[in-house]
Amino acid sequence: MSESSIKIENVVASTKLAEEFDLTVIESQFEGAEYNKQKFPGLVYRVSDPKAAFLVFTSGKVVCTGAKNVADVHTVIGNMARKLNSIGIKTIENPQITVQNIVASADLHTILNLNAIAIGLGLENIEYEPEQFPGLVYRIDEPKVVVLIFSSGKLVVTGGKSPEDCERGVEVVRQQLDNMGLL
Amino acid sequence: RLRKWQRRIRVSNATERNLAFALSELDRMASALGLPRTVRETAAVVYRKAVDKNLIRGRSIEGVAAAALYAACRQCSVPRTLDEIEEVSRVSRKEIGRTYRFISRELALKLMPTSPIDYVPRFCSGLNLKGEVQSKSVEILRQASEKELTSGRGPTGVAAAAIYIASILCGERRTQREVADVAGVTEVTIRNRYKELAEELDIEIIL
DNA sequence: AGCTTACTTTGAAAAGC
DNA sequence: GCTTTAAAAAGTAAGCT
Repeated sequence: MSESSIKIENVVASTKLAEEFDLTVIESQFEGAEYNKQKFPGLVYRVSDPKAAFLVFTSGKVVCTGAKNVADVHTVIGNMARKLNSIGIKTIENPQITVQNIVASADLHTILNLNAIAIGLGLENIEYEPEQFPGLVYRIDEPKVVVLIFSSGKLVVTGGKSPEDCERGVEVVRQQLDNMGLL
Repeated sequence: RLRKWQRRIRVSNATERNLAFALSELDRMASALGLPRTVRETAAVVYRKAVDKNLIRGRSIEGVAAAALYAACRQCSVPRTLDEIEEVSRVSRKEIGRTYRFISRELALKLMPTSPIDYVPRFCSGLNLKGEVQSKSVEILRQASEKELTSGRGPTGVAAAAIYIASILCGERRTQREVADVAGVTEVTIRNRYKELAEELDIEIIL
């Protein structure tokens, strides 16, 4: 049963660390922080222990992206809060962290015929334009995820809020392809 | 009352004026691409259906017209790439592609992805290659499809590679550069595709 | 002919144009 | 709709040696 493993590639989460932030102050105190209000309203800050990138807004809200798993999201946000405290900025104690999206990859270990899959899943349920992109786009309602299917058998699952959503998405695809005899 | 009638007339005028503009746009683009009358008519039908379903709301007439033409070319099996449509329209490729997806879904066009085979006649005539080479190209593409060498690859690139190989096998050799230019792909793409086709289909190319 | 860099697609949040 | 972030998939493209 180990072949059903998925690899989480990116986790996006949002939270609120304060009622408001003076991004100019943070930009001057945080090494490498980028802030161009006319370009984008958020301050960009990258960290490396667990690798991640932050988008910090004047409203006190924060977006964390690039983490490799959900636990890392909590770790880096906690580190971020301490970093803010260290330069004299107060932060909310137990911030509510919401995972907004998870990107994962998987492998069915079989060469796939995307034209056959397009017909099998129904042309009205998929998008496949090899002139534009090599992957077939399949949107699933339950779990609500989007799966990119490649001729190599590799998959990308995105849109899920939990690792389970991604795993179930892969299983739905595997089972539907298997039922159609396309595996 | 009278006012209501004036309003209807005004709306009617605007609607007719917009339709006339859209049809002239379709004609202009189709002419620039040298498309036959049947394709223009098909595009006009697609455009009218889009109007009847109010799909123009929030979209530009030019964008829907370009998307309708792109769809019509595919329905008629004489595909043009989004890049080719973009060249004769004044809308971006991104906008044309987005609008195409929208009307394709709303009008339930159910179009299969473009087949490399549909590009063969046009590319071959652009290279002055005869029917024999076209037949050979199609034969190669059928085998390629059976051996799963076309999934996920750009239809124009695969078609170009098949034509390149066929031209050599038929003693009417065209260079990678010549084929690349008519197909709108790079020589690198032709090289990658033809190496894969030659190897997997056991075709020996003597240069 | 390679190698490197980069763009295509998918998803979601943030604040503002 | 756009702007910005991150990351994977595979194909195609462009620049440089």
